[in-house]
This record gives sequence, structure tokens and C-alpha cells, in this order.
Amino acid sequence: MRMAELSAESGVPVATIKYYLREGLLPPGERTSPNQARYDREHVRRLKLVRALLDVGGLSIARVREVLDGIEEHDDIHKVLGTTQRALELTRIAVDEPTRDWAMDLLVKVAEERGWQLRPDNPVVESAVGTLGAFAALGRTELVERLAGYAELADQVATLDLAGVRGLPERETVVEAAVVGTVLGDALFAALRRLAQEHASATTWPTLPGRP
Amino acid sequence: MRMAELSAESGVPVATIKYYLREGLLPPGERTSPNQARYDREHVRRLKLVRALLDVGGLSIARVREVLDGIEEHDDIHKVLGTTQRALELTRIAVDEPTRDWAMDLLVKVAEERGWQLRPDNPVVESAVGTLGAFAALGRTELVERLAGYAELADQVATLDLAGVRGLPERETVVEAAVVGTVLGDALFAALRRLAQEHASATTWPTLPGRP
DNA sequence: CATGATCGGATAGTGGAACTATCTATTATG
DNA sequence: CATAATAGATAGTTCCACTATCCGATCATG
Repeated sequence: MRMAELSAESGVPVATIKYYLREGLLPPGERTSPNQARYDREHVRRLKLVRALLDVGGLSIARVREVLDGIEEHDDIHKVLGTTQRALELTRIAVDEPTRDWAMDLLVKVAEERGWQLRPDNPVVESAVGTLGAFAALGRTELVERLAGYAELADQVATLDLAGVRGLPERETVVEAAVVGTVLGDALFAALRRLAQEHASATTWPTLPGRP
Repeated sequence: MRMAELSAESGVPVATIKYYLREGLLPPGERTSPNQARYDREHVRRLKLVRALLDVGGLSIARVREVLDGIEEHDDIHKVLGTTQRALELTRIAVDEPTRDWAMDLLVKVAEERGWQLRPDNPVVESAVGTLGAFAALGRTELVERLAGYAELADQVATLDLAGVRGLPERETVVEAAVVGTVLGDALFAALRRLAQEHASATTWPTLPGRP
């Protein structure tokens, strides 16, 4: 397979493929002569993965490279997932000290309840605290009453997530499935949640009208 | 309150506030003379909302404007939520016809199971189909077996979401709470899901090592 | 009431990200 | 052998979210 075919197969323009090659998102093709190369299904597959991470996952080029490098090294699934989670760089919002402390306390309490262990260097903890802080800054503190409920549901979702990667044949498959599941999983669940919200909203307020 | 104080209060630079004013993300202050204006707590609050939508929600300036305009008009909570969901513009990925059909069939089946009604002009449906298509393109079709499970959990999450906005005093509060909940809720649940995944992963593969 | 800081508003500039286009020298193909 | 495609290098483009600079008016202070 040559460049033009790879482009046609994947739907990615030639110039863009060259850009991804330069950026290290796509391994170079197999050389057939000093300035010619050949590509295969693996390249098509990788290209689809890159587009999914970019378009669906909303990652930047630099983050995609980090994730892919993590898959490549694949010495420990936890490390790969750690890299992936870091690459997703959820939230980074500034919040004042008291709000931050409030949010951290809240999270610690819920985590204890669920048996989660929070390591302070975990960027996900930062994200969660930042998001909780943003809620608080907007006056939505009644969230507290529901947080434990969300945490319990998150546990159930995570169990389903794990079921999806358990029992896969090869370890590289496991790693890649975990990455895909992590990145695309958010987008999928968010969409399902919207549909469910619409349904719930329509049944709760069948024809809630204009002003009170 | 004048510009400098508004900036100090919100942590947003003066130049940026002016930019938001130009872009219509922040209503103009109350005129005290032809070229002076005064701002109040509402402006601080709005500014925090804007930053949350930008930083946590990851919306673009243009999308934030759409959402805010939706809140302003607030004639029907469903319309506001519709605008918000459109503004979140989840996924937009190209997928070939057969894959698309497969994904749509799958989604329709699950929606019927749950009593959700899918209107074809709903952009969320587009998102869901695109994401499912991306999974399929990457060979992760075993997702099918778990989709109904995710949908059920999405229903439960949505029920919790609704509980958070029900019983709020004023209707503008309801609308704003719904918007905040929709945008920040994704970020929060994604973070919780990560923490839960780490927990589940650590207990499933306590010390899963290098290569097989 | 003078004067220096701050203001609103207009306009222009900046830096990063993700491509996209052009060029050159080579290689493949009918 | 003529035409087209290729790899690789470099430069250019577009969009976005700011950021900086000016200007003339206004405020706050002594």
C-alpha cells in the first residue's frame, strides 16, 4: 500500500498523513528504496485510532503522541492507563483555597466510602477537585447530597468498563482496548446520559411552559 | 464595582473582560456617563460561569455565547437544554455508511428498550452514532454486549441529574442549574469514573506485570 | 482645580495549534 | 521514455483566544 491508497483507505489527506508522520503519530512505512515506502493495514488502523482520539476524544496532537507512546511501551497496563488519563487532562481550573479545601474534603469522604484510594499526585484527583470547586463557585453546593450517588454509579460503570477489557487475547489488545475504552467511553456515556436526560426531563415536565 | 475590581474579584484580566464584553459573553455594565460603566455581583457570577464553561466544559467562545443566549431567552427549559446540548457538540466523526447503519440500529434497539425516543434531528443521536461508529471502526464491537448496561446506568445518572434541578425556587435558577449540571456534570462524572476504574483495575489485576 | 491614574472603546498584534501547499529530487508505471 | 506519484523539507494558512496599545474622557486625590 502506498501513500495515495493509505489516504483513500483512511480518508485522511496525504498532506495530513505526512504531518502525522513528522509528528510521530504514525510509524514510518517500510522502506523499499531510499525515498520510497510501503504501508499496511496497521497504518490504516493506527490512522483511525489517531482520528478517533483527536475527533472523539478531543485530544491534542501532543496528547495523542503521549498516549500512543504509552501503548508502544506497554510494560504495565496500569502505567499505560496512567499515561492515558494524564493525556485526557480533564479540568484545569483555578479555584480559591477555601473552595479547594472544601472540594478536597468532600472527595476524600466519598472516596473512603467507596474504598477508592486517592493518591495526591494523581491528576484525576486534581480534575475532580477543580470541577467540584467550579460547581461550588457557581453556588451549586447541593451537589453534595448527590455526589455519593454519582460515585456509586461511577463504580458500576467502571465495572462494566473492566468487563470489556477482561478476557481479551493479547496484552497489546488489552492495552489498546483500555485506551480506546477510556477515551471513547467518555464520549459515549456522555451521549447516552443526554438521551436519558431528555427522556427523564420530558416525563418529569411533560409540557413545562414559558414563565411561571 | 469598576473594571479593576471586577477583574480582581473574578481573576480574569482586564483585557480579557473587555474581549468578553465585545464578544457578548458579558452584558455591558450600567452606564454612569457616556464612557464609564459600573458592574455588580451578577457580572462576577457571569464571569465565573463563562470560565467554567470554557475551562471545564471545554466549549469555544462561540458555543458559550450560544448557551448564554439560550439562558437569556429561557422561554422553555427544553429549548434551553436543547441549545446547550447542541453547544456541547460532542462528536463529529466521519464514518462509512454500513458502519453508520450498524451503529444506528444498535442505538435504536437500546433506546426502545429504555423507552427513549430518538428524534433524527437530535444532534445527540448523531454524536452517539458517531462514537459507536468509531468503536466499530477500531474493532471494538464487543461493546454491543455492554451497551444496554451503559444505557441503564445513564438512566440512573440522569435521574440523579434531574433530582438536582427539581425543587429549585426560580425558573431562571432551574435553567442555569440545568446548564451548569449538563456541562460540568460530564467533567465530574468522567473524573469519578476514572477513579473508579483505577480502583477496579487495581483490585482485578493487583500486580499485573510486564509481558505475558 | 490640577494632575495622574483609570476608564471604555477601538484596533492591531501575538502565539499556538492543526493543518495545507509548494518544492526538489527520486522512483514507479504504462 | 514520459508521466505520475513519492519522500522529505520548508514555508504558508487559518482559526482561535487572547493581549497590547492608543485615544480621549472621567475619576480620585491632594
